Amino acid sequence: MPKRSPKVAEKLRAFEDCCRAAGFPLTVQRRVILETMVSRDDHPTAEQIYEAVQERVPEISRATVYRVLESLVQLGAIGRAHHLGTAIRFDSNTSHHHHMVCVRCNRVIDFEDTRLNDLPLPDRSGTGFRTTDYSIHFTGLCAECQQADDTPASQEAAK
Amino acid sequence: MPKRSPKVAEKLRAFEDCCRAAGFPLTVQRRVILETMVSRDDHPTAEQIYEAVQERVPEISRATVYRVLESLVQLGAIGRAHHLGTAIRFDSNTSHHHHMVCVRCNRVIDFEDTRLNDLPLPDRSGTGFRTTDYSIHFTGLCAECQQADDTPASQEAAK
DNA sequence: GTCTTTGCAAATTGTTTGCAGAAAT
DNA sequence: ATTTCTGCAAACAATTTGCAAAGAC
Repeated sequence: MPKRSPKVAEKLRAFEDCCRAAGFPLTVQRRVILETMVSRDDHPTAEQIYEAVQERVPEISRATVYRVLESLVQLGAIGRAHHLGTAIRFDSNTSHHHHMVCVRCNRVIDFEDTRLNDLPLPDRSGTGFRTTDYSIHFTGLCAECQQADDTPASQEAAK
Repeated sequence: MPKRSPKVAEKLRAFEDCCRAAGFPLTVQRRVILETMVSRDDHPTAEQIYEAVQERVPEISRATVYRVLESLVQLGAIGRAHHLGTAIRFDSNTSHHHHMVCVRCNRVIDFEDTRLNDLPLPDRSGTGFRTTDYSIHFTGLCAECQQADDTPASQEAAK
């Protein structure tokens, strides 16, 4: 029986409300996976969550972990560390620039703005991390995906 | 025979110098893959490069595409759109924050700084992209990986 | 001639799906 | 009772590796 920090307990309670509001049945798998996620801040992979959760729910399957993590993202209870899809994306632009990332179609568009050139970097003394560069991911919807949202057909599908 | 823009031609020439300097044999596969990368700005996957390159080098194999793309990254001729590794990483922190990403071990550490809270967003009128949020990836080396660089063993390996 | 790269095929790793039984409301 | 979820197994997708032959220098 893991000791829950007040913060974790609060997140879990909020999640239960959220599930009820969305009509999602509350399963032990969902609870345990969310609790595992919320009690760590190391941006784990699905496999890492699977391993951690197995200690408390040994019969759980990988498929469930993948499905639950996805539903937690849908519910807004957790996020993804990036939105570029499952394949590595290469970039021919080697100069300092940023990206607009469509969260629907994973399209990536280069973006540059000199006002973004001298942001304050993380202080190395805190974490020991030595920053050499940075790149901003602006997330949102590309023109095409916005248009798709506005067509009657998808209004139908989205209702 | 595709027409090369002056910019592409220049990149190719610089790449040849770079290969010679690094002692990398110049193969047609490397040339064609780099030229394909440099002539597009859509952040393609290895598979997309494979398909594109096949039109000019039909016998090419996927493994070569993967290997060449990797070596182009090593040489600095291209980059990756992110540095989080091949598996999806989930994030329990749902508030506005940023990430320090170690390019060696893919560790991700949360970072927050109120000075980064109101950056200028991409202008929607230009590309039609509607930005809803953003997150900065600070890339560099975490404390542990810096230390690994400083040990005699790796000095040896890196010479 | 020597050393690295390439192509092929097979192995890994990461993710998704179909379906019958189990659990939640 | 109804609806959604879970576990299993198999499919699929993305990436990596071993090895013999081919190519670059």
